[in-house]
Amino acid sequence: MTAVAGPEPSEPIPGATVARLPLYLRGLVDRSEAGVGTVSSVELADLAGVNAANVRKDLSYLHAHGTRGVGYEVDHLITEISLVLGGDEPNPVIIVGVGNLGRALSSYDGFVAGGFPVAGLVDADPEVVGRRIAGKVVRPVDDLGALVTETGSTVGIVATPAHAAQEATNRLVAAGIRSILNFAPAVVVVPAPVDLRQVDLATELQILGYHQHRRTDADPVMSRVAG
Amino acid sequence: MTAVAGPEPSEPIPGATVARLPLYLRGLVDRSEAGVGTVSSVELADLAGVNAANVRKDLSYLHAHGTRGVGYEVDHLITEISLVLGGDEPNPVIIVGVGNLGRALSSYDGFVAGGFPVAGLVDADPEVVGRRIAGKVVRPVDDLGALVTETGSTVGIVATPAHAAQEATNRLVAAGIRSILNFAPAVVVVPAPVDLRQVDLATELQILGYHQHRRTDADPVMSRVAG
DNA sequence: GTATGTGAATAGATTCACAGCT
DNA sequence: AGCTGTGAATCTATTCACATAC
Repeated sequence: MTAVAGPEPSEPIPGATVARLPLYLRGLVDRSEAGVGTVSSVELADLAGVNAANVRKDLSYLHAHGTRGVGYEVDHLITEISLVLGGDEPNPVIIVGVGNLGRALSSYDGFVAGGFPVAGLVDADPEVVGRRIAGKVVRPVDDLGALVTETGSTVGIVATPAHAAQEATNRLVAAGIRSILNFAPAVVVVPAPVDLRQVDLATELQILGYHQHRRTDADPVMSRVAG
Repeated sequence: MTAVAGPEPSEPIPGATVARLPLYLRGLVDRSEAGVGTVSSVELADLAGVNAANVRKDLSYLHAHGTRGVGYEVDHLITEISLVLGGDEPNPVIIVGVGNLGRALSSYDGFVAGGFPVAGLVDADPEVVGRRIAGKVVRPVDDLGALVTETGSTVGIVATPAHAAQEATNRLVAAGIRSILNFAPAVVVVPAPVDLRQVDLATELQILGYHQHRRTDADPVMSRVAG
């Protein structure tokens, strides 16, 4: 009855775990560069700022086994996590919208280091099109399809104003992009197979605001002077 | 036995709810400007991209009541949510590190609109100190304490390179800041009463990478051509 | 009829605690 | 002795479903 075939579909990894893998990876790379051969779950937990049991459970989802009494082999673990996070091939990125934020993202070192080189820039404003930013010439939005094909891009970043975010997203989807990171402060919708993540800068501050407000409510003196 | 005193400590609101409040607020402001007087939980859910029951439960934590058969009063709800998210007074922000990202954040419109005006800029690099960015003169890190006092800042943004993030955070804490938003790709630790949030740009892409990888694994044709 | 408010059900994530391996 | 791997317990969050109010 139980039909089995193909090269292991490999059960999905919980979202919370996936979100922590890049943190582990960063910590592991750091340790590897320091010449360390193995890490315990406690050390790795420290590096990533989480609980050790959590680390062990997370790694168990990857079937990345350690050795009891010793820990996890650093380089091996780096390979395993890198593989899970999109293989080894780089994923070129197109940025739509090169205002202040788009320009900053264009030259953000962390992207290329993480395997996401910025391969193309696009903007709707004719004033901006043609300019050279971070070594790339800004192209018109109508070139999106061509640009995706030329560069083999797989990921899109939306860094437009809020009112243009849905349109930018639609164009990325139409161009075949299936992974989108939206920085515009707007809710955008995407068709089913597209994966969308939202990074909302002002919202992050407002969340901090809630706790701040609570703190100062509880202890009014705190609002004025540092302890 | 049950000691009761003071102006209602008001039970804490679940973190997941707090994180959605800014989304509701944005949607509500939009409706208000469109002249709409009431919204249903279904409409608000659409605006925020969440489930309607979720909206209702979230609002119930605020004790923000709607009227059955009608919905929620838009302007009233705006007031309620704004109040929960840090009152009405603006929270001035200090940005530490004015590289590409720090500069972009310095002139990010969403901050001031959300009640978080950028009140000061600080950098460790003497080359950068003294320059004028987004209308503000960049000051040396040693001025942090003075700057916080002068401006009444309550929130700090860390936009330094990874290796300087912990030091920057320490200095903000020492200057009396209790709410910190960290953009540096590094895990930083803070003492207990300080509230820290992390925005990790490269990590967001890597999370997208996981799903992308899974998709293309499952259907190798997808990796090359758009459907 | 329409839409809220909420208890109950479900799902997801974290943490504990300990057996089992090296 | 030390550290992994994991079942069980706990905590948090989401969703359902419906009684209740307008």
